[in-house]
Amino acid sequence: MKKDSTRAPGRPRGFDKDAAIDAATHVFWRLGYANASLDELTSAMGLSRPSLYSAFGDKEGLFLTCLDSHGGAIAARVKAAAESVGSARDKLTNILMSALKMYTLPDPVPRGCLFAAASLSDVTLSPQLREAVSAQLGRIGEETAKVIAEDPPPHMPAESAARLYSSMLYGFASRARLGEGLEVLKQDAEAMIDLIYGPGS
Amino acid sequence: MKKDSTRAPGRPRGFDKDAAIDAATHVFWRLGYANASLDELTSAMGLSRPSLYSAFGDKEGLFLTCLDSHGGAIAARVKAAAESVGSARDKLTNILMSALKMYTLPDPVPRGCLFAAASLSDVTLSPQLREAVSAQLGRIGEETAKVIAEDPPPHMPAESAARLYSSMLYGFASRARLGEGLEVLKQDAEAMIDLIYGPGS
DNA sequence: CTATTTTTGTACCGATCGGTAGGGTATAGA
DNA sequence: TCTATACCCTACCGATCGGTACAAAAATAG
Repeated sequence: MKKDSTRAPGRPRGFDKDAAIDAATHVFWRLGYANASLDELTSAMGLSRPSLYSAFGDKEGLFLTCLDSHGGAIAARVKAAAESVGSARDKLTNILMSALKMYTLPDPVPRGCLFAAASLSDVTLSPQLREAVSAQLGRIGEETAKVIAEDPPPHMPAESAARLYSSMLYGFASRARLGEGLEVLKQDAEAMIDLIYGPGS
Repeated sequence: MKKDSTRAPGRPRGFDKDAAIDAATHVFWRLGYANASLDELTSAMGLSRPSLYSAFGDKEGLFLTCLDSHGGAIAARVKAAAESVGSARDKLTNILMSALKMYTLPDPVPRGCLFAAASLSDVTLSPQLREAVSAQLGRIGEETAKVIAEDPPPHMPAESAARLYSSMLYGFASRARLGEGLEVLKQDAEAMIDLIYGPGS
């Protein structure tokens, strides 16, 4: 991508692209891909349909952009937690709690996980979509797998633990979406950490 | 419900209602609620739109009927496993493997779990829908909770184990939908049983 | 047979969907 | 100021959506 530097021939864009992506991400997150209409999207993003088309090419293109942005943000958060000080167990707990908070944000209803929702419903619409969702999930999974691998749990291979951990996150996201409260989810998350690493402090 | 016995005033119905429900369930399962169009549904069910409307009242009514039918079938399967002979651990393993097989049926793509998909996406469309999905999941969860409660795992309360078990099923369903193979899921399922009940045979 | 009741098939409704054409508007360079 | 370029707004397109009106068809009751 070329840097703008001083060049900007033509009328400048009247909206912030990253902010628009964030707004669109929240709409997709709340409604899912298929149920998010262009009217709802443009209204939330603060731009008109042709502007959206010109900037992102397509509804699916916009969604792919959002998936990449959201996946990048989450992967960065996980990576930051991975590089902090503390035991692997503490890091995993931090990541888990951070995820649970995200799942249970009222907006106005708990939102669960964007990727989990997309993977379960909209993925049948296009192979490209499925690949994109898988790629983002893999990206996040790799970061958590690294954390687990640096201090493998006692009773099982690190890869199994990482997959179980990811599976559990899907489950928590689903339950959050159905209205399960943050407190119960936290208890269950701690119980799972105890299972993997043995009874803790 | 009154038995027909010899009475049937008017033209008789030209399709089998239960078979139609099954066919509709498979369409919803594959495409999700929102993405299942009436054309696709009527085509799979082998009846016309007015017949569908007359028999089920509504697209949402049809979906609710399918949810109830599917939930009943699964709950019955779980209950049968629960009443069979063997340890609680063996029963849980059987239930898990049966679920995994269902999640990975090619039809033509892995289907995951109808309730998990509905809970993550279509649930925002109507409060009634969310309640129905929650009710069916609760119904199934109760049966598995009974199995766990009859032989509580060593390291945690039975309720926590039951919730973790359910959460894990969501995760497996999601991963199956994304294309994860049955073998890997089976390994992970056994690893989870080992975690809950301790290393097994 | 006729009358009545229920289902079925065709053809259609208004609403909404994603996507776009065309003209007006704001900036940069000359 | 004049031209070129890129963006924004209004209004619209065809397609598809869920849902229905209406009449022909198929059964029972008399």
